[in-house]
Amino acid sequence: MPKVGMAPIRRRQLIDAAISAIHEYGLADATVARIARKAGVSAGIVHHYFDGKNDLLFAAMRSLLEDLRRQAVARLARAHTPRERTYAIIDASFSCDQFSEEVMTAWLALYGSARHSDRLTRILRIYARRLHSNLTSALLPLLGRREAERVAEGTAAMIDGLWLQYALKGGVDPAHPRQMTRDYVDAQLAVKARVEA
Amino acid sequence: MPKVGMAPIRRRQLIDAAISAIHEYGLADATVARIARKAGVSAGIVHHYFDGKNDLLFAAMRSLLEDLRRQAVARLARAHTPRERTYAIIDASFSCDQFSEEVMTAWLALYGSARHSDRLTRILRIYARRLHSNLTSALLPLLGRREAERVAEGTAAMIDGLWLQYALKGGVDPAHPRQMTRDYVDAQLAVKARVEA
Amino acid sequence: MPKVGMAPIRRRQLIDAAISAIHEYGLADATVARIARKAGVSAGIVHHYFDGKNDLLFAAMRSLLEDLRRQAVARLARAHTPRERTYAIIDASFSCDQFSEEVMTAWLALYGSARHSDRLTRILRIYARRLHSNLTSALLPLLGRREAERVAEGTAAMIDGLWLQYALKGGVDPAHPRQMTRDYVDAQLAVKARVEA
Amino acid sequence: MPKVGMAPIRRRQLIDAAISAIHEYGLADATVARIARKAGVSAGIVHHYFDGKNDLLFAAMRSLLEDLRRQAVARLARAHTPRERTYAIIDASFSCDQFSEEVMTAWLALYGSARHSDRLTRILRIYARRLHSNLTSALLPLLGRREAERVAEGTAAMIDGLWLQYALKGGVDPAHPRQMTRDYVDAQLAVKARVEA
DNA sequence: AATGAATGAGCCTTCATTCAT
DNA sequence: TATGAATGAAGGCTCATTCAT
Repeated sequence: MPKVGMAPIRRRQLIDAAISAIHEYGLADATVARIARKAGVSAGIVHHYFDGKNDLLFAAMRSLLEDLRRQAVARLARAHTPRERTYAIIDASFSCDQFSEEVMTAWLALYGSARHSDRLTRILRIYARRLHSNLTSALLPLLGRREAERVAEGTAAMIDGLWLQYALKGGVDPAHPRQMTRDYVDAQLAVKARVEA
Repeated sequence: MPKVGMAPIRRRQLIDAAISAIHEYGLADATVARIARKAGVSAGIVHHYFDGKNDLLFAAMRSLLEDLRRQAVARLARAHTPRERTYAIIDASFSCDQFSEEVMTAWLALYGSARHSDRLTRILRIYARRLHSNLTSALLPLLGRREAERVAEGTAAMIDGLWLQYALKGGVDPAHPRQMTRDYVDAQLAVKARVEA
Repeated sequence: MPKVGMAPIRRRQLIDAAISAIHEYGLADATVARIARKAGVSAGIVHHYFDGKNDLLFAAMRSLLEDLRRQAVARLARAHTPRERTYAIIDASFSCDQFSEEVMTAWLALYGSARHSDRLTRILRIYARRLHSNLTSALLPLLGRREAERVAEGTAAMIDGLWLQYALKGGVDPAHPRQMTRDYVDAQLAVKARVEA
Repeated sequence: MPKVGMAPIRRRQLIDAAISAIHEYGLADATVARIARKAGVSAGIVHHYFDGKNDLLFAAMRSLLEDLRRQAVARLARAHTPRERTYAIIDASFSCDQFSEEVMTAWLALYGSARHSDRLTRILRIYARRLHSNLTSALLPLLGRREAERVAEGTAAMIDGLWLQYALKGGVDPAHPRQMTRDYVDAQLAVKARVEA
């Protein structure tokens, strides 16, 4: 049976299995055989749906980015004031999804490999640009462009730095880093307000 | 009697070569053969001075931590006021040494592998604890313990986040992230001063 | 569907090749590459069908035991009197199969390695127990249990000792050691008969 | 200090260490480094006193043969009747020295390797010839040459077979196999006596 | 005489990829 | 579409041997 339309399903299965394997064995030991076993398929099938192992891993990494994007989009849709929009972006980065063990491990692996893969570098470039641009957009109604960009940069650093700390320590309640980042934004805005006053 | 005292020299050679190989080929492709070639020795020698490849890589990672510690110690020795001490710690993290391509790549590789190696996890744990404790100590004369810890956590996040951003973008002037972090500390201290005023 | 049922065929091929390689190069130099070449397959395939080189060698040794068992079973099936049964066991040990160069070399290698491998020790334990128990069973109709066990022990020693001598000297007609062992049994039975007379 | 006359001492040290290493690690894993460590010397020294590892191992094997020869000579010197001489040879093979764990392991290793080393084959050839000739000489006063040789062959087989069984089972009281072999000789001589009567 | 640093060859094993079925 | 048998390359590691000291 030709089973039309299996492609997207299989690809998704394999991507999920890849992320799971990266979490369980580490990127270096996430072999095709292990990924395939996790997906419940044979090892050879990877080459039907991807151009080899690297391509699958790349797709998995890209899906991390996409998941994060969806989080941000969904939360931004429910935000109305500039501050809410800023919070929405912060909260997306500290959502439960982003703090799942598997996702954290995969992101860390991505950081660790990016410098030797143009494709992975590009993913992180897009992530950084998008985060910065989202934050700047959200802050622009409250601050001048220069200030907005500066605060956006600081906020992004805060997000990444706190995420990194918590990713390395293991599963912790994401409420704390989220609040820390909000405080940072609030402080920056407060300073600005005072300056303008 | 054969050449005496070669051990520390060879170990240092091999560690440097390992960091260099990680930079050039990536952690996954930093093979013993390549590391040895960079060190100008044969592949077999690695097992005279280290308990295998993993042990060498671990030693290399540990040397990253040690280099950073030395930076901090040296700069703290020249700092006198609390604020200077805080700046010293920040500056250590953004020193030229820490922004060399090889060092950044190796740290990133460390982040990427830590979750699957207890020994590497411990290195990062020590790094995080030390940074936090150094910052807290420096800030304590200016803030209450709670506040000092909070600001230390934020500052550490700022350092890691900015470092991460710049490490992934490639070589950039470290003056900017250093100033960003100083600004963060200044803002936090300013708020505090105002509250107390 | 891929080739089905290859497993037993390949395993047998590899076991035969292993025994052949042990004969040609010695156990110490029976490398995976050489065994694979003899089997006409690639070196990597060994790990599809065995848990590594040691497992293959162990399987080869076990097959020696199994071949000997089959010889004994076949000959016992055609034997009817107690003496014939005793002869059958002796003859199995001195059958042409057991005196092939390859088999002798492999058994010798087994003797030489057994003391450092529990699994190999067990093989030889089984061999010894089986030989002794077969001989005892065959002799029991003719002798009391004690005598039967004593004669069985002597016969087994005779078999092993003669086999060893001839295995080390190289290919010789097995008729002679066979007859020597039969003579031993006959003598023991004759003594017994006289005692009872 | 030139330390004249160290050669025989060092050679003996190394030979003993080799036998001990064979016992502890097995012939395949008796590396030069391990042997040297057991001898309390450096690894390189082996090549001062032997033509490499193989030569040392060969010397160790030869020393086994020599030890056995000394046992036989000593016991024969105290034997006076033909039967006593025959017993002496048997007893030498089952002396405590020959049943030490280290010696048994080394002999087994010798059996296992002989087929791929002419030098080792020669050692075993000498052993077999010497045993056979000693036994024949001892028996000649009691039997015709043909009979003497036949009984010598049987006795040698008995010795080797029983030794093998006990070497593989682990340390057992050597009194039993010794008695078994004596019984064999006694039976053979008794038969002969009766025939002649 | 003796050391142990250093080499280089070789081995076992793993693994991504291919391919016949 | 899917399997898993099979390959071949490569890597980590061991080890006998050499050699400067």
